[in-house]
Amino acid sequence: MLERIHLAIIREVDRQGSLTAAANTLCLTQSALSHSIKKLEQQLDTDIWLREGRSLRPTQAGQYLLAVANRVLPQLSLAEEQLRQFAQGERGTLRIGMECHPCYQWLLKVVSPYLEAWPDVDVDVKQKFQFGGIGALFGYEIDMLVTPDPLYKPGLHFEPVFDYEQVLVVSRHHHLAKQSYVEPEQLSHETLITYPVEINRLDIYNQFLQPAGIHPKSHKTIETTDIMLQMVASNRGVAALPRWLVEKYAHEIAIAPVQLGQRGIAKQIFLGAREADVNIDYLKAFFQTARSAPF
Amino acid sequence: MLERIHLAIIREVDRQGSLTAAANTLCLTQSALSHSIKKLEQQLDTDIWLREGRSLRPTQAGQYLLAVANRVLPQLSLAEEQLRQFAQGERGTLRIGMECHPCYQWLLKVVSPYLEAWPDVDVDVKQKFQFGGIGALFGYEIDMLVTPDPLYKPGLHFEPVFDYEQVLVVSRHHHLAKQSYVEPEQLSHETLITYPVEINRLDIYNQFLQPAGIHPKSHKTIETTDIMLQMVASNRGVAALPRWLVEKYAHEIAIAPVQLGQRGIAKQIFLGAREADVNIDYLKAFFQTARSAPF
DNA sequence: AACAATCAATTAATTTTATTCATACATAAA
DNA sequence: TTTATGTATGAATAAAATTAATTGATTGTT
Repeated sequence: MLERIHLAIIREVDRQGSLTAAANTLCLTQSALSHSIKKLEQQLDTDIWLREGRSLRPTQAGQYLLAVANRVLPQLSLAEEQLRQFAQGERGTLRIGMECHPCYQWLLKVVSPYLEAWPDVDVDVKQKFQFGGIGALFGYEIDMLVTPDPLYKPGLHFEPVFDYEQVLVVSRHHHLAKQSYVEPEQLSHETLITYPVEINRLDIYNQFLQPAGIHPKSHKTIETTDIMLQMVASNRGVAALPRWLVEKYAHEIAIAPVQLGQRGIAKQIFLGAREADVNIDYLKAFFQTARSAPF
Repeated sequence: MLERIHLAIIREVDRQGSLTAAANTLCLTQSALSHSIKKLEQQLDTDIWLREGRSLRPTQAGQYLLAVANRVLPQLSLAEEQLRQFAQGERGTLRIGMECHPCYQWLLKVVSPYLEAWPDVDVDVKQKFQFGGIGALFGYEIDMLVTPDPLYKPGLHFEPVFDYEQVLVVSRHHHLAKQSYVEPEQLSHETLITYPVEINRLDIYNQFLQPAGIHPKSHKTIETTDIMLQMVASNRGVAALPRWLVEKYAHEIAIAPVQLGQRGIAKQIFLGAREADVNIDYLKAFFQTARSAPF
């Protein structure tokens, strides 16, 4: 039978490079691991490593088991962690994933009243997922997803929690700053500064520039909002961000929001979770807190 | 440590209703299970069942562990099965999921040349998923999904494999049978027969009737294609199906296809898989076989 | 109310399994 | 060569899981 220890050994040998090193981190002897795996190999009737000299190279079966280990072991650790929290009377950890940069600013405002209302629930925020936010939900990496891009599929529950307007941000001294709105053409001589994501995922691109067939003069990417806004303020380029975010910073930094197009660009942020979980009280409460967030 | 046996016991007690019965199916004694779980409870410092008289009712922790068991145990069994197949020189089993009724007819035509080309790969077709096709892909229930409804998300790879036209099917003696196409209004006095799925997922509804604000006189659902066509032939109603499917049956059953609207309804079937898997040779080959299918 | 049947818990004995120790063997580097 | 470092193996040992036998509790039946 394939046991947890086998997966642990396989994962650790992959990480450490040798049985001996793996044995140390697992607090066992090299001999113990060798015996364990040998027995498993006999049961499965297939080798897990090719023994080349004194190094171990995983066979096809070994590679497959490594993938299984990397997938399954975290699920078991998570289960133990959850149970530990149950035992201590805590409610658990709400693991929130985020797929968009402005979501982070919004989330901060929601998390703080939530933590007050639910003192025995911890909140953990993750931003990188191997298989994207949806995959992270399905794979139990996270329990909740904040995204501009919902997915109405069986097994998942999404609801909009926050409407905002995406606007152009320019320096307060920029010639566009006084206009009530900009047309796509007016950006063809501007430098566009965005977060480092696929260009197709940027609203200003696929909802504004792309339909008009316009390209900005150049395109720079910057990780952090603060630096991005500093760049905009010093007239190195223009950016597209939520209006509320721009207004929040406008006191400190010399920037101004400008509506994108005659109608503006309306956006929504959605909160999603596994359908099976939406009745867990502390999760349900997060939806409520999110809906009644102060915006 | 939470071990496989613990999860197996918890799942089996849930299924069988008692420790004694679970012990039998697990080929152990009731005492063994009792000891195992008791030890686990001590380690986790939480009860798994409430002992009420002589019956066991899962606690919150128990319910949580049951969910973990139902999720994790199949992954381990699958891994063992895969390894067994590796060991025997077989390539494995390609587990294909399907989300649409006409896909099945199409799939049959693809599977047969594939099985010939890959004699050491088995194909298994599943049609019901707890969390939908996407969830089944992410949850390793299936390796490949046939769907009219692709999802371009990180972690998944989709490609179109088959274009077809969705047409109205009527009895050969029906007054619409001679028309070159039908307008939505002409269906307002017809009985519409469909597969038993959500009405919003039906193309004839959301792409044809809905936009025109038309409702059919009545709506019946039928599971099987053959019976559905028999019903249509005997003038009990009209249906919407792929043109190629209608033409295939038209020799045996007195039915006729009619184009939906002036432009017709164009449809595509997509094949999807986990990105991590698309380089597995026998999986890649299925994509190729599918693309070059005889349509 | 008494009785049999059913089920889980417990203790002690036993069996099985995992682990270590000591050592052999193989390889790469000095 | 020699040395250092790695894995494999057999026998001994420690640890663990499992069983057998029994108790106590509960449920259903007569």
